[in-house]
Amino acid sequence: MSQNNAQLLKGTLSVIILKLLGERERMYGYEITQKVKELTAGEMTLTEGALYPALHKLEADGLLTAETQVVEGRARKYYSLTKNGHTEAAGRMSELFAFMQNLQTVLNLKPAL
Amino acid sequence: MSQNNAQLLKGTLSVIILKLLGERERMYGYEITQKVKELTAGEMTLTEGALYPALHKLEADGLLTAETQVVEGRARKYYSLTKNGHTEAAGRMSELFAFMQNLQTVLNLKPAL
DNA sequence: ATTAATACCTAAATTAATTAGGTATATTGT
DNA sequence: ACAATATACCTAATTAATTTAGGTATTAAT
Repeated sequence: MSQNNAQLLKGTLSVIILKLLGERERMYGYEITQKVKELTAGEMTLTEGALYPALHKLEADGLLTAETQVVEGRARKYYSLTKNGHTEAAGRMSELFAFMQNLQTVLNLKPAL
Repeated sequence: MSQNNAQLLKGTLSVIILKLLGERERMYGYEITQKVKELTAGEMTLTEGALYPALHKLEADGLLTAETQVVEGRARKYYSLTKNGHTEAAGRMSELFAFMQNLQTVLNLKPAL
């Protein structure tokens, strides 16, 4: 995803998708890549080869629903969180937060609890 | 590694090893697993199937040196950072820090830069 | 006309980590 | 004495996420 931090992002992609969608009505894939790029001033880049399969998996798992719509001659596939998706988004965010706290402790970036 | 956050840890294992060794003269594998468990009150657990191959790779990459020593009848393999290891440890920590900053921004955990 | 941007997609290969073993010694409990 | 737990190392097969490297198609810009 990003240039060198590539593998740090492993495991965070689905959380990013769920969280971004949790804050908006709906988004389409390409929009997600642009939003992440914009928010990080180009430092974090989602690859399409990772993003689209991840979206399809979240949809298959019942966390997202999709509807295709043609805008300005191009087909966009809009995704939204399902009810389960909202629940799961919150749960995944808590887990990620707890993980980051632990990581910061181990890496001595903040005092031990 | 941890129970559910398992895949969040992907990509962070080698940074954890380098950072822990950067703060100490030397450590052996089992000691690293115990130190991480201790620091996180058991919330983060390194599996041996991930740890030992990671140590071997870091050694093969010239970032660690190892020497085996028998203590209380058991063989311990102590690892230390090489000069390159110290440099790399610092670089990887910067990358991880930058990544975590970006992740926090994307996940709306802190105001955008 | 060509290139860049928008917008979707997939299949093969890579890679990290899990799972599930294995060996061996020391300590603790029964 | 025996079993279980803790210490301490290891690896091979499998799984799963991502990269790499394509593909299609439309619109906008040069």
